[in-house]
Amino acid sequence: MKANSKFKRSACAVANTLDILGDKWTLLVIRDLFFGKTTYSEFQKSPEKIPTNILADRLKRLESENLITRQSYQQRPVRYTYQLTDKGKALAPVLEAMVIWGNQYIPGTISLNRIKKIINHYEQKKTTDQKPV
Amino acid sequence: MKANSKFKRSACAVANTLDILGDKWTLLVIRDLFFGKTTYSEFQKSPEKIPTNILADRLKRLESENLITRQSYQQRPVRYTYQLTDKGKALAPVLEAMVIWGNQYIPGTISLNRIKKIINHYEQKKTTDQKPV
DNA sequence: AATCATTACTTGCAAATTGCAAGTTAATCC
DNA sequence: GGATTAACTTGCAATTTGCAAGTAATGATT
Repeated sequence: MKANSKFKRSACAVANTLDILGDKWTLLVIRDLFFGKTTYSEFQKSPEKIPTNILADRLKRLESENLITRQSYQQRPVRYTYQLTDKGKALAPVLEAMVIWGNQYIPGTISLNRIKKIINHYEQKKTTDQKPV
Repeated sequence: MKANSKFKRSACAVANTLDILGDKWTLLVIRDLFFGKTTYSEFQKSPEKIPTNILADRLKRLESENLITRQSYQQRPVRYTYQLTDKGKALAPVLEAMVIWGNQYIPGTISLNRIKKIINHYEQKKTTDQKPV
């Protein structure tokens, strides 16, 4: 375990931000939190199919960086929800900038609203009447 | 080599953007390009001290993704400069959002202007009169 | 002329991280 | 009582990273 080590590569804000969320998965979990997902199993159902050990690791790191909090929402058996802190919510402009850039320069990418619909669609395995996405 | 593979984890703009720049180094190279650095050795001199094999790899990837172009600026011996394309320059809002977030939430990080001064300071090993950063 | 320095890399290899599959624990549903 | 769900953990192979050293081409220095 080396997460939350206070060593800085430099004083640059970009470098330090990348030390927290510079990988392929962290911002996707944060995206899901913005979309209203709160539980471990909900994160797993997203279309990118994050590996379960990576998800567990990222949730721990995000918590240790105070980007999210973990709360149990029931006992017997104990189950948890995750929520963005103010620090986590403040990442909205970063995500927005990425979406705008992706939509403009990567063919085949779609807007956040459409993604949100698709993600919710993935969620609703149990409902009977599904509208096409 | 698997760079530039067209496989998409999902249609989400965030996921696809992260497939291009979701690591600890790529955006630092792009930051340096925004600061006016153009050559391999200049990138190496930045305070984060990117490993040379990683730098070579990232420059290749950035070129294959059309975020930068490579041009030789002299023969005998042949030397190269790298420059941002429009697609690369369009990442400015992503960097800006990261800087704002970092400055607000990570203690000890400094503004882009101050970083730029420090980076230029690192550059000028050869000049005689150095002002304190 | 030989050595030193610079630029732009490549190569080798150990260490760390990732990704896939399977297993675990606890409790509820049918 | 067997299946299912939630929230993880564990094992392990494959990939990626990071450090150090090496290389090629050329110009500058002693």
